[in-house]
Amino acid sequence: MSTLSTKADDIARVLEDEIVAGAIAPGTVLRQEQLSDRFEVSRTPVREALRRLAALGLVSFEPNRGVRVRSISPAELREAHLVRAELEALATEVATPRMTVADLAALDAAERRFGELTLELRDQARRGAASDSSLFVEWMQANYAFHDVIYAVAAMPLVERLAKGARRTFIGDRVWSARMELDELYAKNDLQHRAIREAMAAGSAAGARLLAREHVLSSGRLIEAVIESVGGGARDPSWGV
Amino acid sequence: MSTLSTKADDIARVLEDEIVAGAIAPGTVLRQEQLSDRFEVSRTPVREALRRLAALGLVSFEPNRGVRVRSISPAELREAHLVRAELEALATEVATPRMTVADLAALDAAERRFGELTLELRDQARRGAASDSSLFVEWMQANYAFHDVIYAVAAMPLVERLAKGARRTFIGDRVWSARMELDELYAKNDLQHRAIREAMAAGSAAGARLLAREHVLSSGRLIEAVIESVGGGARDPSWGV
DNA sequence: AAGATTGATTTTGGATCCCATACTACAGGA
DNA sequence: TCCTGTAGTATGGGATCCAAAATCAATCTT
Repeated sequence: MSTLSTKADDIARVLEDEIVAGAIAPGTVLRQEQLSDRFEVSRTPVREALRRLAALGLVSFEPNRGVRVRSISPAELREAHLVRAELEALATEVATPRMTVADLAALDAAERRFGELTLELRDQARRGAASDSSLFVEWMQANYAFHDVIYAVAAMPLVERLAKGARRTFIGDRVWSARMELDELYAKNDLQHRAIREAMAAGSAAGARLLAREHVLSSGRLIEAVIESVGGGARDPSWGV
Repeated sequence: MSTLSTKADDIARVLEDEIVAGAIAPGTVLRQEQLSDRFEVSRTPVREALRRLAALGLVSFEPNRGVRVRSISPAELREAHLVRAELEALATEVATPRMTVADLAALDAAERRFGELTLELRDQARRGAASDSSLFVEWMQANYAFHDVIYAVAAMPLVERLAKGARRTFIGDRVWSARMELDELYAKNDLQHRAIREAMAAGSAAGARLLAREHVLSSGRLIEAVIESVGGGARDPSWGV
């Protein structure tokens, strides 16, 4: 059979997912040999995969020391949100005149799904159950699904790639479920999403653009606030570059 | 002595420069062995370097076939300019309240240098000399230098990285020197740069933002026009992904 | 003569090996 | 006791080696 993908690519994809999902904590040093016997390959493809992750900014090589999973400083997080706000604004503006009724329906569907998952998550929190990581991930993804519809309609692969790259928040699930008022967060998110949807439905590219921008910025501020309130506690020193 | 950088990184940097500068034509297949004896290393670091370039979107791996330097379709070029316009707008807005007199002077200096190089390039074209690639590259870089000042002041590494990544135009020097009215191009660029500078000097973040955005968009339209007029002639099929 | 087939050459992907560098632990001296 | 130097170990960077896939060429078939 013809190999459609290469080992290095497979490994890179897996590690990428695990890092953005937070399964591998920032600051962790990735040992090549350890990875190589986990994936049952030699160190060669592992290192190529790591190079890819490094280019994506997920890990950093420290020559002769090893590679660490990069953490993200408050400043970086802030900048990432500023960037994402601009990119989403652009995508939303471009997508607006291209939206079909099916697309608008998809936005609604994404929003409903997000609402359902929010309820589930809240119930879980009420029951005091240890937060289920997978449910949390699902919830995050549902939140993103709304924007994914817009990306798809905008048909701007570069924007999509960059924006999704700037999406990773590195926030553990515990942080959220412990501290946030889910209902409040959901309400705000939902209102903003609806406003964006209505603007798009009305064909107002400029309006949708502004709303999208403000939406991302405000969610960025929210995340900053959460991190701030949770406290830099156990925060990292400068694992930079 | 302690190696501050790794071979793979060095090679990646060199190749990256050559590709963005257009020294290596899009569509070219990069032979690993060829590169390895050019850089006098084994294929291992070469492949790691190529992985990095792939992650950056500069080349594409075709399993068991080789790596090609990616070409860029008109649509991609257009999208890249849209993205860059947003990012530069953001950087300019953020930089405006941080500009010192020294920074403003640096903008002027960059502009003057760009003017000088334009004259040189025009003279060269007048003399009918075969266009000197290095001079052209210098000219392009001088054009970018203006924006680099702004990036530096904005202190937004992510924006800088992404914007610079979206900069590559893949336009050979011949195309420009053969077809463009350098003076006209220069005049327009210069006027726009001055407008941006004045807006920043006046402390108008919003104004500078709009001007920066329009500047990038208009230069994007210009490049599209050049490519269009030069003709898709010798245009590439879809070397994509 | 055009197309299919098969064997040789190239080239990639991956594994293994070697050496340089950084970390650790311990010993000895101020 | 604390600092420092040194041997030993772990780990990363790079080179070399091997196997599988693809390309190319010559041959065979129709």
